[in-house]
Amino acid sequence: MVEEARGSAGEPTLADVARRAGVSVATASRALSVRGPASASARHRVAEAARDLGYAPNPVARALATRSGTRIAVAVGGHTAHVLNDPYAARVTAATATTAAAHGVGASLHWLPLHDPAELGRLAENRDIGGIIVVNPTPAALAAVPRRARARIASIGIGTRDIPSFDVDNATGTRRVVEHLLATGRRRIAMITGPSWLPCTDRALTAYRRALADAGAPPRLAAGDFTAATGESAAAEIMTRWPDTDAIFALGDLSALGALTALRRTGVDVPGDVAVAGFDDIAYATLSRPGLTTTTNPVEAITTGAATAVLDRRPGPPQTFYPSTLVLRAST
Amino acid sequence: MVEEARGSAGEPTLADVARRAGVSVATASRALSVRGPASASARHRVAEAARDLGYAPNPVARALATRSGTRIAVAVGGHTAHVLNDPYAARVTAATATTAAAHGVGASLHWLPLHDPAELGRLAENRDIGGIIVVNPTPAALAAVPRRARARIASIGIGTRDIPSFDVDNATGTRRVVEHLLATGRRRIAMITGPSWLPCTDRALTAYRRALADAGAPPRLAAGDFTAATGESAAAEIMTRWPDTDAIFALGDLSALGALTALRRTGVDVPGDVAVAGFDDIAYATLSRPGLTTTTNPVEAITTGAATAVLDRRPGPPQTFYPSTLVLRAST
DNA sequence: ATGAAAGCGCTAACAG
DNA sequence: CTGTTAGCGCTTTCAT
Repeated sequence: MVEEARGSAGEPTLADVARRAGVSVATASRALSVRGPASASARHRVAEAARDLGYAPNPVARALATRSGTRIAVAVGGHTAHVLNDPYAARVTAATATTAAAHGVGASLHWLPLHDPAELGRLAENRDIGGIIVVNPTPAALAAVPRRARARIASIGIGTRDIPSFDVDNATGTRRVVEHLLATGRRRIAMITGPSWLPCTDRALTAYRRALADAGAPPRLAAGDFTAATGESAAAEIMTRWPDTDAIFALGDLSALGALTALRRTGVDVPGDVAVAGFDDIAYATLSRPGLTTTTNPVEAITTGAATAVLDRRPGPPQTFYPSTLVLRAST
Repeated sequence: MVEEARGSAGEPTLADVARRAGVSVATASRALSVRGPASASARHRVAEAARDLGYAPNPVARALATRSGTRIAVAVGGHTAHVLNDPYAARVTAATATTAAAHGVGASLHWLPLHDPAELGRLAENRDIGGIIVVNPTPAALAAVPRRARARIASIGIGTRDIPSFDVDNATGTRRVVEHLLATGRRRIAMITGPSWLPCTDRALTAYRRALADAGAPPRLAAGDFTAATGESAAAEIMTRWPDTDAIFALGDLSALGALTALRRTGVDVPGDVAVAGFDDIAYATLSRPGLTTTTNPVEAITTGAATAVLDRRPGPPQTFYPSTLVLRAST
């Protein structure tokens, strides 16, 4: 049974804890925050009093006193504000909001216009923002962040020396997909890329080029932007330009599904004539006909890592890559 | 060019504005918040000073002073914590986080265990939570919220007298789908329902029953839970139990897509033998073969409405229904 | 190691 | 209508 410490209603405050422990609020504060100096006995009594009272620190008061901000901003790069409705951005936001909840803070979602790199810097200056998770940033946007604000940012995408990056290991993921295609006898393997402005897709592109070079096959590239629509047109373009193509790898499942649509329309059999593989393993990859071979993108784990790093302010490695797992289905 | 008001760095505070306008901070506060009493001239000078200084109120300080909380919690009902990774919950969270950003606050995401209805009440008591958007609540959960906390809650799903509800008009949506099926000659129309514990699906169920009764046709029901897997098994069950079924309407596109899979596997032609329709108009509805006839669910608009109501504390109607639009594709 | 006191920036009584 | 005075709950110098 939780005892009431104050005459009136309301949650117990640090003052209640201090009173019950027989110390000052200052000591109670220091004892509770592991950092400050405090005697073992004080620590013990304060901890006990806090437990008895069911005390939970007020994040708002703490944020005001430390100017640490009370929310973590998710900033998503893109050409239009439409990125705010993007399923990928939604997954990142939900995972951030879950991690944030455990820290007593919230998450807010912002569009980072590609044409205005300074916007990220402005967000970083905001007093009530405690940290930022930037999704799909450009080098220009990262460069616009003032030095002193960089400690509070983590990137899902490319990073810098002082802005840590958390991302799927799309190089290895891509390599495994291409190797799987090669192992199943494909040799004329085309790739539908991601948006050209998105630097973190370069790693996948390089991996594709290298894997093909190792096998002595020339690259066949068509530009995509992760959407089904461009996947469709890119696949059509590929089959026109290189009619003997026997496999298409799309960076992004939606584009791969678009490619599937284009191939079906022109009477190309999948996987008989052409194998198709994607990237991300979205829910629909298992529902399409044929089921889509793809490689996973652990977005929730990546986001949790980035959010935790920002919230705990703990310095970590400049780059953290999360493994991507190949998922074989009927399309290859 | 923005002038610096303080000697040191840092954003301008209300004190800076007051000083520049030649009034006290109290007056400045009242002038800025439209509510309090203030003379027109004071209002004007304060507004001007604020503009000159580029002043933006500090939401954290305001939240501390008014105990209004600094984040809005999205609480999603479900059997397991897995709901935190649900695409629907993610959309709601992202839309909430977008609306919250405009108010200088954040959003946090929480699981509301079905077996512990009191959890919603606990969330509502939380000091640093300014408002709650509860998704898919049960009557028991809503009943567990203390009276005084109800003004800060909006529901996406069922509501109560004092907890406003924002939801898609699934009754009209369902009726339109069934009427469309009837109009295209279907008479033996089955329905795959949502989870039985989810009360807001009752409206759709009733609409289905009524539309069928009006046409003199008996209902054919199979239980689903919005997933593709149960859609698949429910469709199989339907075709076994009522082999002459000529249409299946699933409450939820994923279930409809699952039904599509089940029918294809057993050699049933869609839409030749059986028409299939869903609900929600998710992205995959346009990607499947055949494309899925469905009716829209404007989740972002609904969420924005709910979030705005909570953040502005403005009393509104107990129920707000958002229209659902029929989208015809090849599956019917 | 500890306590007293001064804020963090804003709002809300309470007089005038 | 306006200024003065207290807080909101916590952190953080600065003495002791």
